[in-house]
Amino acid sequence: MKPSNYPKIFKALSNEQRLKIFMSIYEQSLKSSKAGSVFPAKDSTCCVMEKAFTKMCECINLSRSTISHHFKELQNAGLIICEREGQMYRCRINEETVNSIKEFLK
Amino acid sequence: MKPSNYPKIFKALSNEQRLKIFMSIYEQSLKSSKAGSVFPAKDSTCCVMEKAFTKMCECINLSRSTISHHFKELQNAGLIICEREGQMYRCRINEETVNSIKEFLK
DNA sequence: CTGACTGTTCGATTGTTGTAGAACAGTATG
DNA sequence: CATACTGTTCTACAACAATCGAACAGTCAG
Repeated sequence: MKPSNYPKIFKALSNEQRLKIFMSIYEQSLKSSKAGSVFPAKDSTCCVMEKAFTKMCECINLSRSTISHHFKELQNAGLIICEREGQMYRCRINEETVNSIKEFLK
Repeated sequence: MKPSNYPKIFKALSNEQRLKIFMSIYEQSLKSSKAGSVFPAKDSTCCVMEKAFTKMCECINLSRSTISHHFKELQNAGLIICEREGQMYRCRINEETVNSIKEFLK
């Protein structure tokens, strides 16, 4: 990871809502080591992660378009990797970037 | 450290220039464990840290007022602690905040 | 094929940030 | 006490970010 990427990463995490979204995905990805199961069955335990965009709106109180925007920012910073497959929205943490955060100040 | 402080911390580090300033102070404070010696003698090795505000301008090419502003932001985020004592500008890392950064994603 | 859902893109609006310069206040030094 | 430095504060402005609603395109159940 180039040091020049840190500002970009921190900028992505500097917005409260975006940090919430990221943390949801991060925590979910800790629970399920299997990649791609971040938005899994309908009866998951996590308030945010059990629902995709539209339902996430109810939780963090933002419009769908805003949430879409935040997801794009997170992807842009290399923090998450998302892909749509039909109606399924697959989304996972980018381990490489997470590791470089852990390396920061080490 | 309350989780609510993370956005603030990351925002402070999301600006490239501000991150440079912070890293200079951080690295300097690793070298000299003695607090308060961040801007020490005139012949220190570190380009940025051997000089205070005005000379720092030459290194990172910003005006004094802008650098002052960035220092304030860093202080505001709890990342550094600064105090003036006559013409001496003492500045050190806030260990507590640094630790909470290290705790992030742990 | 229609209707009801996805998430996305666009445009507008409002708020925030990064920056410089001028005017300032404190402090050494001659 | 001038003058030449500190860093600070204020003001202004351009650039950027967060947000929404509307219009959109893909998908799937009936």
